Amino acid sequence: MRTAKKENRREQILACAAKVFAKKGYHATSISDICKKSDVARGTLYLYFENKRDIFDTLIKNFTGSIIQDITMFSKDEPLQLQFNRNMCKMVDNITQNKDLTKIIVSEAVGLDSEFDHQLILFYARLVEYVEGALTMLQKNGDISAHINVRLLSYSLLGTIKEIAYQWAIDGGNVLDMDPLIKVAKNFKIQNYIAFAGE
Amino acid sequence: MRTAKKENRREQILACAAKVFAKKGYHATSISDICKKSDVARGTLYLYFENKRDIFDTLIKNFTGSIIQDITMFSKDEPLQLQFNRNMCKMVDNITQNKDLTKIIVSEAVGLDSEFDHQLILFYARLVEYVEGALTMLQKNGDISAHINVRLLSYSLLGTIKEIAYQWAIDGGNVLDMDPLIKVAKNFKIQNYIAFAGE
Amino acid sequence: MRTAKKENRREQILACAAKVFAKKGYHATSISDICKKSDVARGTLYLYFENKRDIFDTLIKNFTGSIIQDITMFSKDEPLQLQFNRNMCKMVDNITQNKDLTKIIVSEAVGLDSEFDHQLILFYARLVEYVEGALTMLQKNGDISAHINVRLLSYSLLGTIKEIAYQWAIDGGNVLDMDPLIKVAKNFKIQNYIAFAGE
Amino acid sequence: MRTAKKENRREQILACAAKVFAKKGYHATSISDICKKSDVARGTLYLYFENKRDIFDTLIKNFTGSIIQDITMFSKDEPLQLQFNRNMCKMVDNITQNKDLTKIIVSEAVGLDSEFDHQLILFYARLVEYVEGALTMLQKNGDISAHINVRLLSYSLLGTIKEIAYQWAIDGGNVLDMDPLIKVAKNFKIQNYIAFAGE
DNA sequence: CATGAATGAGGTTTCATTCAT
DNA sequence: AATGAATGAAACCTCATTCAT
Repeated sequence: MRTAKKENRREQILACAAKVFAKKGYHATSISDICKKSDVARGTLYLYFENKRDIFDTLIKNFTGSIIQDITMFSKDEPLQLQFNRNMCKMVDNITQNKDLTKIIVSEAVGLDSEFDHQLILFYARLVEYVEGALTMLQKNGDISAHINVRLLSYSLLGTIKEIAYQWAIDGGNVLDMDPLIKVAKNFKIQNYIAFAGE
Repeated sequence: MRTAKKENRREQILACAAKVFAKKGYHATSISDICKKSDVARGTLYLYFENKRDIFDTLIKNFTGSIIQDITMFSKDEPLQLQFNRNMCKMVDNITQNKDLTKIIVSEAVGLDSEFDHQLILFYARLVEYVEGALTMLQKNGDISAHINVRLLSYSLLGTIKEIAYQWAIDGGNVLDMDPLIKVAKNFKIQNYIAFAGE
Repeated sequence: MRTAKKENRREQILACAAKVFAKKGYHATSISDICKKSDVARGTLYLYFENKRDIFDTLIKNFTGSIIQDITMFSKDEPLQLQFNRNMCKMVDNITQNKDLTKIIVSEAVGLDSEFDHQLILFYARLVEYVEGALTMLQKNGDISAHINVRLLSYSLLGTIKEIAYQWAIDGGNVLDMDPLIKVAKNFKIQNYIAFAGE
Repeated sequence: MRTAKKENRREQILACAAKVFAKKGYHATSISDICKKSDVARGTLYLYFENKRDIFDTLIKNFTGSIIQDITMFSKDEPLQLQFNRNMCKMVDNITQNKDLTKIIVSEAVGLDSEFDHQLILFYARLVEYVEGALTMLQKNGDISAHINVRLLSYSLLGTIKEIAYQWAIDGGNVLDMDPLIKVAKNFKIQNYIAFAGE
């Protein structure tokens, strides 16, 4: 494949690797698999990445990074609820537009202290931090009952999103579509979390 | 002496394997690791299990099996809500009493079509099925608004439990304790899902 | 080769490795080559040695170690010349009885600061140290002219032995035999170094 | 500009290669290393040399060739001793003025039948041949005792020179200087080889 | 029943060499 | 002439599994 343009190579390999990782999982994916899918020789791959781990890390870092970056911090000039919904929409957008990567991050939650966990744990920690911050503000305002355990509620919300994303990502036949989730994200009212599951 | 303990050997290996799998993850765990932890020779291990996968599968099957088995189907002789809460409590019990196994099932959610997914997917499918069944009944009774997407709500509930279990299982320092979750499970009102996060 | 006795395996591998290293040199020798020669599976070799380097190091360390150990330090109870000759004889013995290893240490004198040099340099340094010590004593006694540069003379002697050993070791057809050298070693008179080459 | 310097390119690469080979040894030196040092692209290098081996061979051939060429064959018009000393001086000159190349030829004495040995063995054989020729003449003249094993004496002399050159070449800190050797070479008396090490 | 030495398939990685630009 | 991205053969090493004792 001497014809492909240099600057594309890296992206090409990343895209193919994402597909293979999504399909087979990290461990079951061999460098050979990625090479075949990318139509690239083994040695070529090593020109762009240090090793298999590096490819995976790059994918994860790019994806989680862009999700985190799209989340805007709270400003006082706008209702909190509006900002929250906008951020949720962006995240749902990121997820729906990258099925492969979503599948990877919701499926490769390997054992703690193991290979990649650190990144993922950090990523989820940031999301929780964000949600918890928003909920705490609302609680201070009296919009959320003081009896609510804000930390647990944050986990609940994160778990909800992860689970739906997971079910969607592993759904080979596309039985589950993300439209309802998108609607929910738009109209989501924190104070009425139960409503989340409504249409 | 040794012969009388035959069945013990198997259990011993399983218990040790659970610990190692929980700590290192499936792939990073070698047969050697399990042998060392179990104080058993390599050949011996293969007298009790077909292969590494078999050990893992047995652990998962036992654990998910007992969780499923503890869930009693609905009878008409008792309020649905009561039955639901009892089942949730049993499940939370199972989880809190088996931290290693919990960690494994929430952490090894490898990619679809890969090695172990089938079991886990089936397990979660059954949980969803149960929850969805309950919610549907409630919806028919008019206890839940007809606008609610019951399937999404089920995923939300499952995701919530998984996430909290995950955070608890990977929490090395035991910062997070499960008591709030246990209380919630006992008093959980489906119709007021938001309350779940309260204390 | 499940029949070979455990304790022999290591020695068997070392002996075969010595032959292959002697024939092809370190770099041209692959683990495969050693396995074939030893009639041992690849994995088996790694039960006994960490890697190729470890095998080589072990060989060198054993051989140079035994040469050094056979050299007895000077005592005052015996004429220096006698002790010196005895040590030379032992060394020549060690060399002649281990053609493979001799070939390796005289042929693999790779570039400084590179992989194995340290050991070899240290080994030769010790030999020089020994010789220099003896010569210095003789010089103090007046047996060797004060004009002689003892350090250079030591190198000369070491170089002489190395070169003859080298020529013998690389001599496939055994044209050169070591008997003259053995005789020389026995009758060697330091003060009359020129005589060394006599019969 | 560039075209005029075509021949320079080759020399430039050779000089840089010598440095790298001397520092790292043949095997540890990669084509990349040589390219970096020479500030030349990989493909360019292959315009001037067939392969890595070719570069190395060229270096060795040039150096050993010039040493051999500088040795003048014996004429009857001049005392043998004088001619011998002049030749030794030339050789010592060649050595001292090319530390990199000297280091290479004394350090890369890889195993027989291996890659480059042939050249080196031939080179040393020629030196021995020359020395042996001279000694034999002297022996015929009665200048050297008939009891002397001329072949061994030749090896001894060659080994001496190689060893001193080796110690000098690998001596990073320049503790050992070649001046004594140069003096020795000038005043060297074969019949009094022992004196060689004097100052 | 129990052992653990031996196996070898299968993976990762390197690097001399080529060739389209 | 010069370039350097691409190649792929060949090496290393691991580890689940077997089997003679």
